[in-house]
Amino acid sequence: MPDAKPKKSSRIQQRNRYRILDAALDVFSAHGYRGATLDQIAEAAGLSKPNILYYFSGKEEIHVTLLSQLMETWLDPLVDMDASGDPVTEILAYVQRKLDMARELPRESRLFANEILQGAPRMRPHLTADLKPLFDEKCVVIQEWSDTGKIAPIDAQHLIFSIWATTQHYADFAAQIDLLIGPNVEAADAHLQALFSSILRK
Amino acid sequence: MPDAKPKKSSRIQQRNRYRILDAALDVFSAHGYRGATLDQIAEAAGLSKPNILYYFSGKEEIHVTLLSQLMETWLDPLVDMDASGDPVTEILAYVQRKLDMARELPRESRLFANEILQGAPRMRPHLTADLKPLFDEKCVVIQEWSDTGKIAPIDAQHLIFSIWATTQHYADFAAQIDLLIGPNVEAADAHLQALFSSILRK
DNA sequence: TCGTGGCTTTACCAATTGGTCAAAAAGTGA
DNA sequence: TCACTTTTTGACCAATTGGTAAAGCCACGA
Repeated sequence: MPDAKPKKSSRIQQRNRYRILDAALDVFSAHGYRGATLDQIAEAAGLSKPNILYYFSGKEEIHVTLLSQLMETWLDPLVDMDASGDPVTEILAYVQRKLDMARELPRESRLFANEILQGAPRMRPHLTADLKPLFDEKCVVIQEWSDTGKIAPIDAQHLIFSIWATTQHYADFAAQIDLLIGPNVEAADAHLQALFSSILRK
Repeated sequence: MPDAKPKKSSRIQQRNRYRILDAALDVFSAHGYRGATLDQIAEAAGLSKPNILYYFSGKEEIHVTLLSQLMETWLDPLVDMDASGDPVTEILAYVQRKLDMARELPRESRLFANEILQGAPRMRPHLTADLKPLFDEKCVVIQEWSDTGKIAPIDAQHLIFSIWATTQHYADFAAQIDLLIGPNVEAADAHLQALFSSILRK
């Protein structure tokens, strides 16, 4: 039995890897990949730089690890959209889940935005493997709802883009929004529900 | 007459400054501020690095110059929204102008997105001085349209955010969109017109 | 108590990067 | 053509940055 040693990583390993990834999420999401330095991550994590390189082989591995983890959580709300549920309810619930996620995980949203902005150099494989199939699948579902008259006629692909754009905007452009209307963004919920509700109803 | 010497910059100065800014727009919008290097900009501009520093005092000045120039063009479509025009027409025309701009100036859109994503460290003064007053002014206009029943009841601030988010999304997330549906995004026009049309009509 | 293996640190390195400087080259007007 | 200014360049520098090496530390089982 080669590769024997299923020995789980020790408690200290788990703790430190978690600390590093949490610190790295702060730094990467705030400054982008190139803008982040191992020293910043090390300081934020409360560890020395060589110590960080004991747990990860390099800066890139930390980044890739974060992106992989992110992809799972990121797709959850879309996965949950149920083809057998009530169309309008399902779509509006999806909008709400995405908005909640942007609010609860703004760092993840910005990490993702940074990566895509730069052309997704490190994430393209994940996108092709995970996001694309799911996107296509849900587009079919929505298009079917549209074709069978259960919602108003609509372009499913661009509808999803609009949902992504409007919800993630509150995390990615928070600096601008905060400057323009301050931190009180509760009205966003009602607004987005109204926006997408209005185009879905026949 | 102090500061005498209004001597316009020579033709060669204008040409080289333009080349540098154009190259820098490529590089900054693709890699972000920290990710861009003077060497990359120099090569893209076809000039040597010291030569670039003959025209600009440093990396930051190039970036700031780009952001200043950007701000003007960026606000134009919103400036053009006419308080005395037909409300629905005006708003839908604004959506279209923003979408056209995202398509024609994707580099500028990404430069802006990068800057805001990082918390607008170099742009906050411009935003406060130029964007905020214009935003507030147009919000009043839209809110008035809403209050007087010329369009459906709506939150003007979040409506503008949704317009920004959906239109700029096609430039900023182009890598993702291209991967999901390819480069054919003509359907975006009709979709966005329908989306915002539906929420504006009573 | 000792040794062993996992964890941490100190000291260091090579490459990259923003930027300088003085001298060469190229214009330019008289 | 010549003096003078503007533009360009090659050589160089200090700071930063990702990463390495090796020695030290520490917990724990025998």
